[in-house]
Amino acid sequence: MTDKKLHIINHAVELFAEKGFEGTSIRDLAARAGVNVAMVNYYFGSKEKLFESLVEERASYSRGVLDEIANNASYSDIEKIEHIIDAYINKLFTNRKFHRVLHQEMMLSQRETLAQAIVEILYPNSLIIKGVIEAGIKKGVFRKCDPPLVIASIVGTINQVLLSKRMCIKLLDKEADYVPYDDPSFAIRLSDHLKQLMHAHLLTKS
Amino acid sequence: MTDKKLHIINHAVELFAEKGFEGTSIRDLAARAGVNVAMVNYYFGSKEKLFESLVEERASYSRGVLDEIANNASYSDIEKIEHIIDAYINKLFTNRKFHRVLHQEMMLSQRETLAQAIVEILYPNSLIIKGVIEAGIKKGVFRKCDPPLVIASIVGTINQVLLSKRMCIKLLDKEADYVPYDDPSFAIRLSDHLKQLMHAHLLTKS
DNA sequence: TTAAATTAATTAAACGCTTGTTTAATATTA
DNA sequence: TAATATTAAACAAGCGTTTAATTAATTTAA
Repeated sequence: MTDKKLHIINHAVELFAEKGFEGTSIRDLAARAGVNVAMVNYYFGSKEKLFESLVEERASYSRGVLDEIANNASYSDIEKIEHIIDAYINKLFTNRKFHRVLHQEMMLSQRETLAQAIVEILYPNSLIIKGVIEAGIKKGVFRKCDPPLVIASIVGTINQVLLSKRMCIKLLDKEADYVPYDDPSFAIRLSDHLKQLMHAHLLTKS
Repeated sequence: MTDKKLHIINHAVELFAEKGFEGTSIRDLAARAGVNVAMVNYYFGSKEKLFESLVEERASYSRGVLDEIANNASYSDIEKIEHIIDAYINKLFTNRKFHRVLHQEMMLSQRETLAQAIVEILYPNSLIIKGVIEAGIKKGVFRKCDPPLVIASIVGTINQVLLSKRMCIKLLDKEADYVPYDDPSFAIRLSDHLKQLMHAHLLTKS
């Protein structure tokens, strides 16, 4: 991927996150990126292919970290969950604009194949968490719970505060100019909450 | 609100949920609703005002039920939480297309005043839940937790399985033609999960 | 090393099409 | 008869995309 293509993609992520795919015009994007309107089609072929390139280029942001945690034998099962929570929060906060774009697209029923591709990007993360939970249940360390819905709770909680800044601020009772995603203490607060939630829900009383 | 306006709004909700606001053209909508393209502007003035009318008309779907539960003296605090979970699942499942439209709009940074209005629609629900949780903490019935994030977990879990059918199916490991929202047993499963989650998280060990 | 030849990058302008909206004529209802 | 509802057609503006001309960069050859 050339520098120029990356430059366009980086601005595209921002605009798509703000206005959505249909809501962003190529002229908007070209202006924001400081390039001629024709450059998008010159480099990517079409607006839709630009979007696909964007997803492809950024998709790799997810690999590796969760896997390492899940396979680290020195961690107990609950420690794995805790580290996964931290890694996931960190990952989503860092890539929150791209994450927003993925969710917008996943919610819609247009461009079916692309929506399917996005699910395939996000699903492996769920699968890793699922594996850890099921292993814990099997050993009797975790209570008998509903692994897919436990994942929904972890991911859903993060998404709930990540996807709508406005709602997040209102919920936390903060002033309008507060940016929760720039505040490290908020990430810690979220992490603490999720860890306590999972401790209480997963661990068998002993 | 006349029958004709409601007829148009009902079809608009469906299309907006599928394709988003920008992705839906008035010609699409007119065709789906079986009316002339000019009727939308005749009745609503503009596409954007149609959207506002839609939000206004459907916004009332949320009032009342949660309030009644929160104020019902015959319920214990944890019972209130349980009933709120059921009421909320029922409400969101029943109005899931409208709920999807709200979330799409809330994620974007266009039409700021409308996005703000949507937050004001959804926030009262959170406020009611918050009140119940804080009351429970004060009495010592509930553990000291983080009420705003507890709400994020409840609402976020439901949204996670509600807003992307594709992801939900993948997570549950179901076949592609499965429609979780038409399956009463799934609503029960989700309810059970959330109740167990909140039991474990909120209740003090005694 | 320099000049020509070739390829790549960039531009402003235009293309055809779709968009939301309006108009002016017609049909329906009160 | 007067107000309301409905229609097909047209409107200007914006859309994604293409074109053809120009500039910049790179390669080739002497």
